[in-house]
Amino acid sequence: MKIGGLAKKTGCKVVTIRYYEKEGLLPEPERTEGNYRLYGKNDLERLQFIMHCRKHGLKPVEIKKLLAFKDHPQGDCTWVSELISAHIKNIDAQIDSLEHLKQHLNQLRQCCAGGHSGDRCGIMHSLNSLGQCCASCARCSDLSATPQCIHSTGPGRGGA
Amino acid sequence: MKIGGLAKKTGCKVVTIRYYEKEGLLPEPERTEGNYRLYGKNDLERLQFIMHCRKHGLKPVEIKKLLAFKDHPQGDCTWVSELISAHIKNIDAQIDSLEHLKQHLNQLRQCCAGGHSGDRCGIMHSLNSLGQCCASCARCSDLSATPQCIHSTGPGRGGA
DNA sequence: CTAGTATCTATAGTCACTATAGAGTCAAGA
DNA sequence: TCTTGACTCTATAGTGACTATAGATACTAG
Repeated sequence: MKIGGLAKKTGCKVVTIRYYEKEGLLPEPERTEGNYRLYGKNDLERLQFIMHCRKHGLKPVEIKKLLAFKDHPQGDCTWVSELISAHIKNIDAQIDSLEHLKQHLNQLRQCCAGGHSGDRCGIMHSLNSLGQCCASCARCSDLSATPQCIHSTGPGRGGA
Repeated sequence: MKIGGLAKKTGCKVVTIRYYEKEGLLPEPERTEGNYRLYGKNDLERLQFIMHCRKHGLKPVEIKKLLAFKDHPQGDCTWVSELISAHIKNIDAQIDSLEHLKQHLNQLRQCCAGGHSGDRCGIMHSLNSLGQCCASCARCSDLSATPQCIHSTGPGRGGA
């Protein structure tokens, strides 16, 4: 199976497959005489494992560790469930942070329903001064806190 | 006020201030004889506006529009509240996506409590096959769906 | 033989910064 | 005056997880 076939079977883009190879997640495959990559059942399964991990939000570096464990399954697997637990904690924190943000955005939206000029817009004023919306919130009044993880449109990098 | 003073007053890093200038969010300030940047009250306010927007998860390109509107507040501000509304929708989708992910991670965690070798670890098996954890979920069984927005540690880019 | 598709490598771009290198400026103390 | 150290300057590269592009080569169908 050539790279296009593997891409079609898994739904992973061709470039991404090559990227995973470069990053060491996928092994360097055999080549045809014309230097085309050749994949087999093992590669397919490995890529699916990787994609499944990615769907769970695991990062390539974590996936690498899991793959190494998969290749050499000696020793205790307790760290795996710990990894997942840590990950859940991380997600919880993200959700919490987004909920908080949403609350403030809702308050912000209520500052103006539109129909004014810029200097009479309650939202603009609120953005100016941290005024009605955030002054009472310790978490929000610290401007130096790092911003949220926001992407252009839709959730994640392109919608779920 | 030099750049360090502005940084201290706002909690924004010096490099970030220069970055905002390069991106056109902050105007090029006056300079001292020794070529140091000199800031005034206007710059302070503008930077605070920017930081407040960032805290609300607005992206530089959106902030640029808001700043332009702030500079020339003619016309109707309705688009501002629409921008915030769209943003809230976006956040909602992200939260939804993360909740979904969390649910699956919880299921995944239940596949193994540790204490096994790798080839007997339920989590590893589940990652292999989409097995018990995800097979019944249409949303999850599509491997090609784009992954979530996950950062290394803590929420956002470094904690809330 | 030709046209079109698939693949190859290498490199640069994305975003919102962050980090580094190497040089210049300035204020305070010896 | 000299030195020390803090601050600032510019320019460039790095981050993560890909994505996009350019230009070359390989294969397939007609």
